[in-house]
Amino acid sequence: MPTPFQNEVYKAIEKIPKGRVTTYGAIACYLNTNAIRAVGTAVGKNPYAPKVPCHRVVLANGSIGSYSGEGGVERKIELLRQEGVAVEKGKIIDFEKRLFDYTG
DNA sequence: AGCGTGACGAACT
DNA sequence: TAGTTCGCCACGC
Repeated sequence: MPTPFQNEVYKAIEKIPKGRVTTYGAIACYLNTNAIRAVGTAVGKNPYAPKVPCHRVVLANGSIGSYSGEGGVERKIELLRQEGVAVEKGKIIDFEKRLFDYTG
């Protein structure tokens, strides 16, 4: 059973549209908290693997970051490409355009 | 109740 | 431009 904080994080991730990505910082901002590290920790535990598209969460600079799932970072890139997100050298192409900032 | 750790971020050198 | 350092909050021991 995850903590309430973790549930908030997972719910925020579920809001990410297909073909888009977001950052840990954006999630923290959306949850109105400065716990960026805590968000990363919560996402890393991700008990709702297929339910929560945690692969759509990347670093603030457009880098892939990491992935605890099967295949690790390589798998994360594969999933993003399957949704139409171009990835090269471990970074998102047109990151600013792909970024979902919970602005609307 | 205190300490260390973590799928990060920004600043500094 | 690249590598390093400190800070942030939540969680487990």
